[in-house]
Amino acid sequence: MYFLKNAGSAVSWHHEFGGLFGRDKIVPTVLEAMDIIEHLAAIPLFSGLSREDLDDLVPVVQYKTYQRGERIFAEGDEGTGFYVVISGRVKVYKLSFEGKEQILHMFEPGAPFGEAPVFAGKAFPANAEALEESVLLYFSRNAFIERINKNPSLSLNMLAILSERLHTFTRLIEDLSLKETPGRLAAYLLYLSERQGALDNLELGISKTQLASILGTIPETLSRIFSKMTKQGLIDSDGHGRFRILNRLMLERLAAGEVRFSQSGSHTEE
Amino acid sequence: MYFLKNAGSAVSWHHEFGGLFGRDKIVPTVLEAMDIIEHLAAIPLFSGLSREDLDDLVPVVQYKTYQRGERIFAEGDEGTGFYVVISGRVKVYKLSFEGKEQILHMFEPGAPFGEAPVFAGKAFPANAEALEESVLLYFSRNAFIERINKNPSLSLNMLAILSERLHTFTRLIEDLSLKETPGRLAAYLLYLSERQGALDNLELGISKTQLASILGTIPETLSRIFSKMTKQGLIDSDGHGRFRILNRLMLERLAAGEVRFSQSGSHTEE
DNA sequence: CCGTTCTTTTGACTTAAGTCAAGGACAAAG
DNA sequence: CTTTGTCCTTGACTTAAGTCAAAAGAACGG
Repeated sequence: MYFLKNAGSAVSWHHEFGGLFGRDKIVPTVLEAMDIIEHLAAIPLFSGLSREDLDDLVPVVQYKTYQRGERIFAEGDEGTGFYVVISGRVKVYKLSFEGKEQILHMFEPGAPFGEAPVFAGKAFPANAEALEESVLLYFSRNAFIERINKNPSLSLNMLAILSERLHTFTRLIEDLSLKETPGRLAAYLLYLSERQGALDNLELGISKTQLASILGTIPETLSRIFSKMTKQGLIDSDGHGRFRILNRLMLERLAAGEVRFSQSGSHTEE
Repeated sequence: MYFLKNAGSAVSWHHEFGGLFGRDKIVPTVLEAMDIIEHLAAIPLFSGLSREDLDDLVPVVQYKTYQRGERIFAEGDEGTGFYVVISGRVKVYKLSFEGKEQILHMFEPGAPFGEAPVFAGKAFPANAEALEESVLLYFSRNAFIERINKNPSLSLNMLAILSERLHTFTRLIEDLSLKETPGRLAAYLLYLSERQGALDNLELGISKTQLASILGTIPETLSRIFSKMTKQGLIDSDGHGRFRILNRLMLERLAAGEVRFSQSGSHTEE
């Protein structure tokens, strides 16, 4: 589903960065260069690149670190480069005039973001903010385009990533336009359970407020739907962000829009 | 805005194709090859390519013609290639379980569509249908990827197009999630008036039913909003798809979400 | 010209979801 | 242990927008 961008790499991402490189350090030391290469090699965007190709990228990247809640870029900022998450988590979102937030994407280690303006030559169309302390790699526009010119496999990787993202946006549009909120929540829960592999157990990993913003609704509405799903025996919660799917079939029918929530359910009415 | 994809080319696209090439013709004759090249040269995706590069593309393309209402591909079909509109018009859309339609994009001559599955290696995530008799150029996946490998400028063009499309999807998501229907209509009208250049006069060019599907609503709702806008003196209509903007400022404020429709307007109440 | 069909409009009604307000749970900070 | 702030929940209410039904217009083919 569209909700999270996971690198899917088994490589241990969570090194300690403490103090090794400061924010916006430009000239890498030899030690850092080795570190950078290790990071680059584990980024799907660079899969299939030779060791020399990676070496070639080292001088054009910078580490940047952001605190929880710190903004990375704002809508309208000029897109002079893009980022890859090394550690931490980043949300990309839009705000309405009244302040309602719609999360477009959450990015986890290994995932690039902010690339579109690099190729379209436009400003960032949305805002980005670190959800926790995060280390990012920054690639400046011009240097990266140069590398793409020389490396077809790099451009094909990038095309694949943008295509994949278009696909997730398509699903988000479909959900917002054609499904009701309970269906979107059901889809999200099923997606999480699949992604986490742990059969019918799953963990949100984010606050319900954030989840509401991902699903295109507000916390109050989400809360009501959660309690209704629980009452109807579709899911069960430990009260700490962990859930168990009790009626997968019904969740799937909800997610597909086959059933309306008000009518559906195992009628535990009294 | 996100609504229409226009090539922006001044080249006369509307040749007569009558009988010259049948559907799915594969081996081009010399005459057709010249014709193909002429078409290719006017497609933004191929801008900046040398004459030889274009020649090189000729053997991998096919013309296909579709009647009004004919389906080009369906959600779930394998994406073995992509299309470029030569003449006519194509909509790409999603359907809900109950049959409600959301148009993701309308494509006009010069615009490519269906490319994402080519690079992501997935099935088409939506349906495509010709809105009128249309001639398309079909590029098969493998042959095109080969060309990309050899031609960085081609891949950069494609990256720009995908990035641009991501941008339009971002706006669509924003609109669906953060704006109300009157705001979306206002934005669409402003977009049309800008695109058509004719100051405050504009022409829909599509049925209101289609427009409803673009805006993520249904014809009844759209109709009510149109009549309300007219009553409030924001717009004026000739009843045949042509409109005049009477209060641009208010439309802009509606589109930005600064004002709610129910409260706004030049209070022509009685 | 007439009947069929599609599009658009309008009215009466229902419903999903947002707003506003209050209170409870929980965690971090003093 | 109390205070403070954030997150979550719940209730009462409002509102935007969808449903259903009917009818008027416009478009099309014979």
